Amino acid sequence: MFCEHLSFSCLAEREISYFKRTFIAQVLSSAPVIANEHDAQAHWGIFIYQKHTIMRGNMSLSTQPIKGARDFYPEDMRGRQYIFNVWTEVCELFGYEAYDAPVLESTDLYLEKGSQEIINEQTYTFNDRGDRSLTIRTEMTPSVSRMVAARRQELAYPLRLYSIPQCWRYERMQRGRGREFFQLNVDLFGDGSLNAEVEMIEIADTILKKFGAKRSMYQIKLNSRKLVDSFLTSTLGLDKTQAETIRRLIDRMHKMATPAFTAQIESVLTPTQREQGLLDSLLKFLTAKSLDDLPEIKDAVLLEQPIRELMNQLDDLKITNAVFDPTLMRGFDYYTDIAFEVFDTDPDNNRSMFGGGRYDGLVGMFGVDPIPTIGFGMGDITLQNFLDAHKLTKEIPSTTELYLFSVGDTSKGAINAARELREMGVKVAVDVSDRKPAKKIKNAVKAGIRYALIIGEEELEKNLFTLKDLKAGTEEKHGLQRIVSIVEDYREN
RNA sequence: GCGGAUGUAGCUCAGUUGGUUAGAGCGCCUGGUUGUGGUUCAGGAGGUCGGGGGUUCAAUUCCCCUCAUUCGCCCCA
Repeated sequence: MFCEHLSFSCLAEREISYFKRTFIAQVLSSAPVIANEHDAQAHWGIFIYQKHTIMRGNMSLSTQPIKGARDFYPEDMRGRQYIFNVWTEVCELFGYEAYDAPVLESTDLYLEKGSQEIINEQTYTFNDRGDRSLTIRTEMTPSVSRMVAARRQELAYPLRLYSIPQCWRYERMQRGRGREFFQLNVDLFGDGSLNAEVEMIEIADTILKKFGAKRSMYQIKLNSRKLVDSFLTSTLGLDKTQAETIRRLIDRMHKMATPAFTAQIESVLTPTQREQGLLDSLLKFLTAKSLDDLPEIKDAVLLEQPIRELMNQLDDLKITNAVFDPTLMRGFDYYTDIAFEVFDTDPDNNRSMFGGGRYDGLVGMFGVDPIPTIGFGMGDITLQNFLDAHKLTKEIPSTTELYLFSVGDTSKGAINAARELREMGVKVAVDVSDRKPAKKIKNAVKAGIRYALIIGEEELEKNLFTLKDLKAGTEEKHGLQRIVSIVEDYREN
């Protein structure tokens, strides 16, 4: 039969459609036994199925990274590197030192402070070959607390640490949230004074400025966990469970309609408490735009003083976009006092970017004396969204500074010149293939390389090489020394 | 876990009231130019129209299921 004469390989892809008609016509005319259109179609189906099964066997492996994770090609890596560099630079400017910890931690470490639900549903957790339950880190704070607790006595305080760990969370995907991300973690151990708060916020602010952000682009919201807790329990007289429930409600307040919110609050209160008008007091507290708007609070002076002082100090630093917001909760259970969160003011990206706060109790969970601690974390994806929304991204050139290539039969000379340049510290990629010069220049441009150096016979003779500035489009002949200094000038800027 | 949207070339997308060999732009490759890129011209490669099933003489198109992607909700360390 017709199809027996055909091997799949002899069939050009683009001929399939044409071939289909011919195939069916052939089947119809040459095989009287199955001489109807329907059966011929069926034969075609089998034919195609076999072909595709073979194809699938060869190319079933997906080239996509796993869901929620990213590949970093060189152009992506440059952007990532730029962000990391700014983070590193600012942290080190404030005297913070880099550290790292394992990507895998004992699941217990996260169970201590997080809920079982988060572990079950939002982490990558598995048993290793020794049947230990391990979790891929979802954040750095537990790890760094563990490290500090382990050397509680010998570390020098105040201890300033930063790290840029890759973290994994098994999330439902949505804008600005993948399953894998990098997060700058800045932590200051052993300083219980307000100076620590100021320093944290100043670092965060400096980082954003370094990325070119203006103060109008973001807002820093501040709150005190102590103030809220004291208000709920001492002033309103709620019990622990009620306070906990209401705190969670406040956290979600802005996502709910006001009537729904008040109804839920009321359902938490006892009839007596409702009669006492606790709801009104609570609402007055939550809608306060500044400390002066707050209703009467027990020990108000003591509780409000740190926030006032912090606001004043930030004001002195010209950090004018900080505001007090009594509804700021930041879900964490481990925050103990001041918490802050930075919001993007762009209407298209109006969301929380990052935040942090004081968590004095965490180190103490390892059975050593607690250490006053404050820190914040900043994710690379949300930051990237912020930079995109405010058009703060820039084109980042390749780390390769010079694309050196031969023209004509000059490979040896070209390779030697490249070696010489490298000895003088220039980052050189060399191309001695026999592709056309136009092609080589195109490659250099595509790779984002600033300079091309052309080595032909004439150049080798005179020891003067053609240096092409691919960005400016200019071209000059120079000796190697001069070329090195030109590249160095470029590197400075 | 719930809801919406989208799956057609490497990318961004057209298209088909169901009917010859499924298109465009960009990108890629080759050549005009055996020493010069972002210009131009000519040519070329690249498609199981996400997958499976149904209706039909005929489905990329209509119906059902499924998978994937994505946005939102929940959650958010």
